Amino acid sequence: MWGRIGVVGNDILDELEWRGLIAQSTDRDALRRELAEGVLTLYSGFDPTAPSLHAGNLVPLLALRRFQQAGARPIVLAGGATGMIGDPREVGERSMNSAETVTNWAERIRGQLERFVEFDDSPTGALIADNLDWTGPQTVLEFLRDVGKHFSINVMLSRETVKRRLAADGMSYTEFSYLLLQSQDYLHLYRRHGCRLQIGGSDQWGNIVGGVELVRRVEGAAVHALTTPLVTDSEGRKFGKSTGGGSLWLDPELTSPYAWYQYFLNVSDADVGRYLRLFTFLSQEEIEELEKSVAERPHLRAGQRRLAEELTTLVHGRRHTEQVIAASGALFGRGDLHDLDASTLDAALAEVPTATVRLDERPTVVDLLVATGLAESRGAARRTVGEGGAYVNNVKVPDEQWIPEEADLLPGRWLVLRRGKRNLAGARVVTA
RNA sequence: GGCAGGUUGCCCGAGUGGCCAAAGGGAGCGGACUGUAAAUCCGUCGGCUUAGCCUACGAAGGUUCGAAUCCUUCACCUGCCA
Repeated sequence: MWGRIGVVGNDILDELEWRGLIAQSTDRDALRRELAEGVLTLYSGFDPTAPSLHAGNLVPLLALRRFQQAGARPIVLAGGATGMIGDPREVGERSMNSAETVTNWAERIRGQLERFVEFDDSPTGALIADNLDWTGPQTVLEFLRDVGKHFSINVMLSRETVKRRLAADGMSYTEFSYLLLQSQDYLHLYRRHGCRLQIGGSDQWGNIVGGVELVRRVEGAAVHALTTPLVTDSEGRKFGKSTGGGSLWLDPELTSPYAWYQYFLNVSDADVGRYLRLFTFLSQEEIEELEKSVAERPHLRAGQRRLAEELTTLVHGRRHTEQVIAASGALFGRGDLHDLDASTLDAALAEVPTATVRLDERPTVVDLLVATGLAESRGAARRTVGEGGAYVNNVKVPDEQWIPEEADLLPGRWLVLRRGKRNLAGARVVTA
């Protein structure tokens, strides 16, 4: 994948364009010229608002990588400071997280950020930073005099988000100040590293332009802004929100590689082409080929398979991907699971949630669903059984009193639990 | 500081003393159809040891046989006035 580093800097904007990765940008021609002139330094920031990045964060993050491959130098920024404040949302004040929480999350996110760009000694070697490093030591007076003075309240009040919030439930001074913090990051990175481009999700446009303005006022330099579109599915829903209500996290503890793979395998036909462009490094020809396949032979779902495979490899690595694909194949077919051997089952079930149960405690299907986490509560488990959505070893179990027997155990003393079409778990049966 | 309005389940939003675990919508979940797709239709959607019990309508008290609904205090939000 790293073989195409030779791409001429000039082409990167066209590349991003056809992939649908450019939502907005400042003077495109000027940016193009600067990219051609030499190694451009750019950055994107990621706030620790959760213990892990999610799939949506991947778009700007991978864009950094695309820039790097095209001969630019990326800076990945963890928002240890901005994460303490919270970017104003469309509606409702954020509840602040404790400093310890933010620090902990920033640490974890930093580890994830490091995996998507290359750190080396070359001119395009990536840098990693945390804005707490320069914001933390700053005094209030310094901040107000050096940064605040350059911002006009009039302009800030006219921002869409601010207007909306003021019209609805109001906004705290804390959140109102967020723009200044992020803007100062850009100024800092410009001064320290000569950073001339900031990218981010399109919801960040206002914040990014704030930084552009600040650099212009203070340093008299014209730096750039470019945003990637917020990914939504064909229904306009926010992307990555359909894994049992939760987000699609990069952290395998929060979203298992299996669940991650399954999510992308299930992307609708209407979205798969767009996602391939946004999330993979496949060439235009390869993607068009896959789109053609989806259009002509949709039941093969070649696009979805490739998308899921690419993304799982990118985030979880080759090995996990192979295991996840094998697990999907072994468990998903409606074939008789008794035919699988113990090692295949062991490997496959390693990819899904598991629990250990004892046969002598006579657990019912309901107990098994709860124990494996397939159901959130006994009530939910009963409902699932009642709705005909509970399966043991690929056989529907319509009775909530059902209890497994010795003969039901698969090789390796496993029971394969399933809720609905695609939520799988393993129960390992032990004897006392 | 004063006055007025507001705070309901994951989200939006009805509900002004019993018929309220709380209308309706959305999201989610399950089923049918199909291709582990979309659309559509059906069902479901606080918890439990489920003919019952527990928790819940910003928080804490109170009135009442009985409160999301009335009263008091507190917190927060919005608007107007100072």
